[in-house]
Amino acid sequence: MTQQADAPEPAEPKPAARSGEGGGARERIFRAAEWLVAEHGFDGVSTRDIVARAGANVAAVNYHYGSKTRLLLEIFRARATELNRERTQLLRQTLEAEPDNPRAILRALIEPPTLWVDDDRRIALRFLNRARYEGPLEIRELIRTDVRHLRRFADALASALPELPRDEVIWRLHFALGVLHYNQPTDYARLALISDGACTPEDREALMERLLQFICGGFGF
Amino acid sequence: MTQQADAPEPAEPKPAARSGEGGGARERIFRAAEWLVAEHGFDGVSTRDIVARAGANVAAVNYHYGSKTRLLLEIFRARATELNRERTQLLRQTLEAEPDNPRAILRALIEPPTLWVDDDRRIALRFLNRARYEGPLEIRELIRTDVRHLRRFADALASALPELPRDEVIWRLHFALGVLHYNQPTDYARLALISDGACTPEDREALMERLLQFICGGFGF
DNA sequence: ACGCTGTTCAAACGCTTGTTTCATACAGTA
DNA sequence: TACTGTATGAAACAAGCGTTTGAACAGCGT
Repeated sequence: MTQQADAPEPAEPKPAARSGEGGGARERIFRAAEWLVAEHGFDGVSTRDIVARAGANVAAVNYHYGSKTRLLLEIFRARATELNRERTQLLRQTLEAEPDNPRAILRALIEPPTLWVDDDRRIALRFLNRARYEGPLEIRELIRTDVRHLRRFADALASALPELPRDEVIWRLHFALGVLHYNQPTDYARLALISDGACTPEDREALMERLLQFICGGFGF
Repeated sequence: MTQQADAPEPAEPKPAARSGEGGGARERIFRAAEWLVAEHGFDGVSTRDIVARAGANVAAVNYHYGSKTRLLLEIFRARATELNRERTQLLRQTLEAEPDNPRAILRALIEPPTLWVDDDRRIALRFLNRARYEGPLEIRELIRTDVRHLRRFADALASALPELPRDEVIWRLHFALGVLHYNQPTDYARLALISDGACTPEDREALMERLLQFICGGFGF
């Protein structure tokens, strides 16, 4: 009736689910979409795939989220915020304890995503990593322009490395992110192939140390 | 008539083009597809986009290449072969001149793709980089399994760094590729944003030195 | 002139996509 | 008990996709 060119925006999510499945349809769709995209990629998942896994109707995605893209954007925002909060918190702790230790600063950058691989946020991380390359324009634009969070690390590193020009710090931070992001989605089958099985998926703590050592070396300490 | 479930495979490409456009339709399609994919990504380019840019008919892609995927695969193969040949040649020269200089070996890995950005192979490089993440399954599988070329670099590095265990060499080579691949598709707008304009797209030689320095540092020398 | 061969073309095929429609079922409240 | 806003369902929508068809065309050797 009332032309709903705007967002549907149901006032409240939902008091309780109808069946014992696991949350309301809105939340089930959220999780189904996140899982499917993490598994099959942004371009390998259709609206119908999502609702099938969520046990919902095709119309549910547009009813609850307005569009498929907005659903994906909401997932991205939620997970990215979560990751950034963890990093920022770790960075703050680091700066209080030892503000001039660049290694500790870099560790705050690397640790959260590396350790997420082990727990139930493995899916969330995979989603985030895919978003960088495959995600819809709205998401990629968000990644490109929202750099507040990286700036914090750049600032911390610059003041811990006063002898290094700031642009040099940022170049190396950029390189460090390369190592990190390239390493994230790795399935390690290729690494094992090159190394004849010598490089196998190891303990995440060990991997993080390895990463950190390489990056610190790149920074020059 | 003769059921053509197999490839059409026209015996010879074509003696001459029909108009003064620039090569036969087959070649025009090749270049149009490469350019479009480099520009808009694998999932942002349709068969109709390709033939429109090539000045050909919709059926031409399937006539000349069998399918859209085979066209993309042929482009990938051609460009990847070209890149690998250049790297291998450079590596051979290096190993003859100074076989125990790991920096020179890494340079042979980094230099070709970094310098391609400047000349007309910029498009080819962009295509290759996209293929790694967005390409059809056939291409990504090829990237994953064909590691002969990386093995050569692993071998060279291992023998130049005898004190380093081979699996450690491969881990660091893996990290180095991360820096390289992450850096390739960068449009530098984001870097400029973080650095308030301090980090701008610079001379490619200078960028390569910067890359090389970071990677050598990561390796520990 | 003929047929043969490689190429182009407009049109259509079958399928999937994201989205919409409208009727219905369900709460909670008056 | 009726009313109201929320949620779900089956069905259909228009548009785009990769691919196929069958006819027309050019150039060529015989």
